[in-house]
Amino acid sequence: MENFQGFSPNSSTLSASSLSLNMTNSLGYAEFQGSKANGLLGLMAEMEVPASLNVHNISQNKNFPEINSLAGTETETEVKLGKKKGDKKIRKPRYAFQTRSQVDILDDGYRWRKYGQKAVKNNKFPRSYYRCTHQGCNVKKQVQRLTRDEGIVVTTYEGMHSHPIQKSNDNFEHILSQMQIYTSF
DNA sequence: CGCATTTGACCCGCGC
DNA sequence: GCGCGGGTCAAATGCG
Repeated sequence: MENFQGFSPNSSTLSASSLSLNMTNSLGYAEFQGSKANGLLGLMAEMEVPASLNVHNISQNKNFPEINSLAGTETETEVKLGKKKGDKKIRKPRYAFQTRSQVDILDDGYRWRKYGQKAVKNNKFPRSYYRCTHQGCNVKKQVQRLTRDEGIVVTTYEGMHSHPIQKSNDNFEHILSQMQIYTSF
């Protein structure tokens, strides 16, 4: 399953923090559509905003309404049966980017444990839910493939890692993909 | 044997 | 209130 073509930054040491530098929610999404980079087709960030309006906006402007279903999230990992209520509507920042890849397993150097998989409406492909296995690290991510373009994989990160990557980074393609990304900007 | 994945059940928010 | 869609849990299973 290691069919790497010229373009398939199947991995990328993109940590969420690197994306969050100067990304605001009101970013020009049209730009992303127009400029199709090598591997990264688009990405978007979501900050602590009332998600409903924001998402609506996206779905109107975007050419990919499928991504709309990625909206709305919980906050902390306090996921225990019915608790945690007095909080505001603060949503955790989420960062989604689409990648053109044949495989869904985009290894970004962290260790993930799959904890769920659900079918998505209007989508033939299921969505997979992963959680970072590092203790105390509650970073989650979900991977979804578009029906419209099965060559595109949407990865949504939630939270930020507060620990170093624990994988042997000696993968050559890994380094290559980084070079591609930095070159394209 | 320890850890990751699978998979159905459960839970919750929301719209009708 | 109920049904639906989406997110998570957890027991069983698989794998190195």
